[in-house]
Amino acid sequence: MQAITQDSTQIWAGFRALSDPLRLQITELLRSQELCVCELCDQLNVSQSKLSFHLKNLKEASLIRSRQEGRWMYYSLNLAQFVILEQYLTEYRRFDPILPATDCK
Amino acid sequence: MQAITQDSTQIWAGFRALSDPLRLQITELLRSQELCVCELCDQLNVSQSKLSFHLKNLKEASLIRSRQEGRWMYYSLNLAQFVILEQYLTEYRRFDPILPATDCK
DNA sequence: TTGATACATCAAATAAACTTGATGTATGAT
DNA sequence: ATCATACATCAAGTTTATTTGATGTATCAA
Repeated sequence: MQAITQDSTQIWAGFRALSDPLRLQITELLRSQELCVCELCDQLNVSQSKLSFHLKNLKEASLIRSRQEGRWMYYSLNLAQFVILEQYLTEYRRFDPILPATDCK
Repeated sequence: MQAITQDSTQIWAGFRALSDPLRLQITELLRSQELCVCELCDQLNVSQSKLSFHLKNLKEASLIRSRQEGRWMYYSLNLAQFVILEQYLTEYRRFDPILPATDCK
């Protein structure tokens, strides 16, 4: 069996961060550009504290970054982390699990 | 903004299924071959009902399939679903979010 | 037909994630 | 200095996920 070399926590934590519809909407909005919290609030029509919770969640998984400018906080994607998850999934394709099961006993 | 065409539920449900260390271990074991529940139990050293719970979870996300043979239940990956998630992530790379933020206000 | 094995499912308990409304902090405008 | 804005954080309540041990079901062997 070939080892998957990524730190496994990084992987499942990344997937966990992407496992929520609102957070997915956030990352989709950030695909095209950096946005500040108030703009995300507007576009997603959710409360500010709720949004803050989910942004923190994504940030802890390294999927987004933040940058402060005056009183605004701009969020953007951290593409590198998306690539790590993508590559983790790519590994699955390298095996063709056509091998028959070894007989169970 | 370009739409992401996948049914979004399928996506976040897939990520949710992969967002747990044990479930990730399961899929990693299944990468190389089909396995029955008892073998997974042995290799992962977890209780059978716990394993059953997590297998169900993965199956509901279409990430694995099952096949009965006598009293054994063999589980294997459903690669197609992995590819769907992988491609979803690939989309992120198509945007280079170098666009400056539109001024907030 | 009895008993053992392989597995699923269930109910109860626990733990983790999420939401809400309120409060705190920094910034910038007046 | 004072006030409003943009955001983070917190505590309490709610919802969802997970674990555990027990029970149920089908299959196979004797």
